[in-house]
Amino acid sequence: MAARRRYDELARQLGALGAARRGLSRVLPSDCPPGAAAVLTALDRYGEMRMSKLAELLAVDMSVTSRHVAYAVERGWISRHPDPLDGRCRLLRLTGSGVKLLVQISDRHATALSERLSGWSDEDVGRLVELLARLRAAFDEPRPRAAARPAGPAPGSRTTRTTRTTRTPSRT
Amino acid sequence: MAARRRYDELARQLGALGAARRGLSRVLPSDCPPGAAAVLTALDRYGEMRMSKLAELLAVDMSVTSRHVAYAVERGWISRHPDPLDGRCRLLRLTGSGVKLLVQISDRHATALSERLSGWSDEDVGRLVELLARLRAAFDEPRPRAAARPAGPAPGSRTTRTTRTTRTPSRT
DNA sequence: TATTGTTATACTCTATAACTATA
DNA sequence: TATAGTTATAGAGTATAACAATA
Repeated sequence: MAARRRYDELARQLGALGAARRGLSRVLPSDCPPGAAAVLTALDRYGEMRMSKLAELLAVDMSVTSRHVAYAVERGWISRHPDPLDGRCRLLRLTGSGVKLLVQISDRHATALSERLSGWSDEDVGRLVELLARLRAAFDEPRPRAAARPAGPAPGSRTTRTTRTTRTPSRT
Repeated sequence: MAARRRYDELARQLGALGAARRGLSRVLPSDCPPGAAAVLTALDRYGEMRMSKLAELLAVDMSVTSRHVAYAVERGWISRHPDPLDGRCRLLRLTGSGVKLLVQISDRHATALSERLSGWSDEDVGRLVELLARLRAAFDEPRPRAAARPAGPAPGSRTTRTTRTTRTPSRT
């Protein structure tokens, strides 16, 4: 548990992080927006997967993922295959062209970051990466919901909108 | 200087940070978008200032700042005053209403973060804040431009677009 | 009837460029 | 002529909702 002041600072720093993110986006190939790059990176790291899984990894709604994927498919960076186990699903796979693009992206990221973080030690970067990963994980989980019943939630109590990012709940 | 692999990871974590940022945005009052909140926070922290200074602090183009500010002025959260030293400038100041809103924002941020980061020590949060601040600073400075002449740049050599974020260079 | 994925629409943030008013 | 700030326009990311195909 941290002090109130710390949380304020963290919120501020997170909000102000846009500049760094944009700075990094600027080094991407001009036909590869950050969203597409994220798709490629996830497929490279975790291998072939379905749309729903990808949306979960990227922590954005599936409709968003669908658009990024469609874009990458148009460019020939990834391919879509029917899932033999379920006709509704599509399996996504990096193409050779996609792998080549990823190498280029990695090069540019490394160049940009090594310029920007020239004064940082390897340990500094490592610590930041680790903390960011933990932060991300903390926000990936469904809202913790300030405990009340230590046991599971009362069966059927869905008062709190458990923001699921893979699918927008339709209120039909 | 960190390893190539580290930079890849950092780039990935930064890209994936959107979810955490959105998560935090969601707790803001519904009529206060993140951009407006950033304006209020900066004014609270650094006091009365001009548009140009604010744009620099937020690290976004002044046109963007202008819109956020206009929105906050409409809501009565900040006020604009003529600068006695320069008739072109406008001094921005938090209003009482703005201060009250900031308290509310701070409350909600602290609540959300303490829920999410319940397992974190105060030191963990502190280290993350510190590293994020350093990261931000690294991207605030104009591009370092992989050294060539150790002395200053040749007078008149403006080949590299020194991405200034306060003002978009018009190519008239 | 429920689920996977797509598409249409709208909102927010952002940069670019043109415009004004002061200097 | 140059600078501070505004506004109009366009591009990217995202969520919501409605829809198609399959289970």
